[in-house]
Amino acid sequence: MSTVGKAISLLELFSVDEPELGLSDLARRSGFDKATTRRLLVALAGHGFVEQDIGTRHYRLGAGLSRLARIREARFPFLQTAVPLVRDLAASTAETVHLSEFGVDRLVTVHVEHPAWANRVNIDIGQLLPLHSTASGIAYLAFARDETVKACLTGSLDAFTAHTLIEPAAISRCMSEARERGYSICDQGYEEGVISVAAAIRGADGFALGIIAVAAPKARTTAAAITERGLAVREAAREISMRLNGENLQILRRQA
Amino acid sequence: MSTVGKAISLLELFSVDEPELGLSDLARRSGFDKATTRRLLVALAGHGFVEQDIGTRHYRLGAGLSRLARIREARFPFLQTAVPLVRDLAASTAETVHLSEFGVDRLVTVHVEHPAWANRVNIDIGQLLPLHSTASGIAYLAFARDETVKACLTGSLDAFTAHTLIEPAAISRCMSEARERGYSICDQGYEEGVISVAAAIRGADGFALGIIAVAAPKARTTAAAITERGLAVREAAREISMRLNGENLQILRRQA
DNA sequence: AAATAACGTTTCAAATAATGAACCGACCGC
DNA sequence: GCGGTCGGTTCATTATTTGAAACGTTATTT
Repeated sequence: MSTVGKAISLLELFSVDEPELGLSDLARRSGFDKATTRRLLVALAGHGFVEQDIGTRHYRLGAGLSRLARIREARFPFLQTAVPLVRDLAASTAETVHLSEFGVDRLVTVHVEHPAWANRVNIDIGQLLPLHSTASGIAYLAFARDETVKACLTGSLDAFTAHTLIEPAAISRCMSEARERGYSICDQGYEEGVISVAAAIRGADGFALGIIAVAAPKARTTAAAITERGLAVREAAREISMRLNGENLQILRRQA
Repeated sequence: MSTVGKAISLLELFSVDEPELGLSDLARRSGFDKATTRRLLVALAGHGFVEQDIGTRHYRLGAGLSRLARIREARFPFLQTAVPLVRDLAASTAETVHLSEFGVDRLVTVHVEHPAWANRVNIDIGQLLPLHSTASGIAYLAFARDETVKACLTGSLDAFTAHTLIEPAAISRCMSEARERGYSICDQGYEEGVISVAAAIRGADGFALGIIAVAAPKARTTAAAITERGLAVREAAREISMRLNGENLQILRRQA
């Protein structure tokens, strides 16, 4: 692995649940030597990608990341545009709604709204979702470039539950249905007892940029609720796409 | 420079004004060889820190950065908490209001609200501000750790305009005034014709975490307006600090 | 209170990964 | 068709990264 890759994989050890980690801990989890880990952290800290707590000496993600993320967001206001509609959808469905972007080969969860229920589907910001076994993933693939779809369906696919579809043909069928319907459904494909619907947020070129999804405990979800939520999530995705493409038409056209 | 540092300095070439850059361009600006630049970009792309436009082959900042920034923000909801108050302040002052965090040795602008005026102070998200010659910097230093202050005042300080204070003693005086007053004033210390007031957002330990500032063209700014804005920005900073420390008291205490 | 374990940090010879000049094919404007 | 620029690739040379060991400090255990 390249040195840069190592440094980034250190950053990826941080999560919402564990936002601060010590040197030895980072070394242990990354598998790098303590000295190596430290040198990487010092390099990262030199550019504000990590900060070190003065008291505990633990490391945490730094302001430099916020800076770059905001620069990205200024060019392409995905979060800014989508979050209000995610909120609305969370309010109207009273279930967990999450927003994801595509990154490398998975979906990256960038925003989540949780309902007040005690029994709810819990998703953390930053969580990575596989493409083939989540409603979000299927909705993305339904409007993704052929290369992306092919890259996803080649190689063996993990089965997370007994319900996970792992045959390319079955997944393709799901994608077609999602494309026609305007939203995808995934019944316990990633976690037992969770049922989700999702719809793709699309650019001016027609390809998916991100995903909005509603996830709920299957126990309290009727078939009628699924349809209702599906239509709502489809509508929300359409609205977000419209707002994005309306305001930034020229930029998005350039990408096409 | 470490390889990691080189990779990050590539990321830092992107800005709000130039959010997409080609390989040769990046190589030229960074001073690295084209082959080196590309290897670094490939490593970054492998983790979603940059993406490549399929059409133009240009690179842009990637979703992986948004992910990490959101994880950071989940732990320490600086933006989330502060942005509404930045908006309010922008509305009531009708001038540019910006929010910054401390990173490495400078301030990192993470949010900006611009007024409707054509003649206004323009600040981009991601812009880096020096500590010694901006209202924001002085307000930060006024409540920073001694090491930080010392590190800033040692070595030669750049004079950006004829008004820039560069003698440590004069800067210390500014800091003291800011500490007593509750807000700092910087009269054309960074750019000719711009006058700013700023106040520190502080953690439970009393040290500055970030800064909120109002910047305006000096031409239309009266002494009375400065005082009024100073009090408003002080109040906004106090409110943000309170909200941050109220909700996350246990976390912030731990840092103390 | 002493012993011990764990932590962050530094060092330096050995190992490995980064480097860059040259090269390739593709594309663009002339 | 031609010169220029682009993104991308190659490979011997070179410089950077690496990790075991050791140090001083700080918690934890005995």
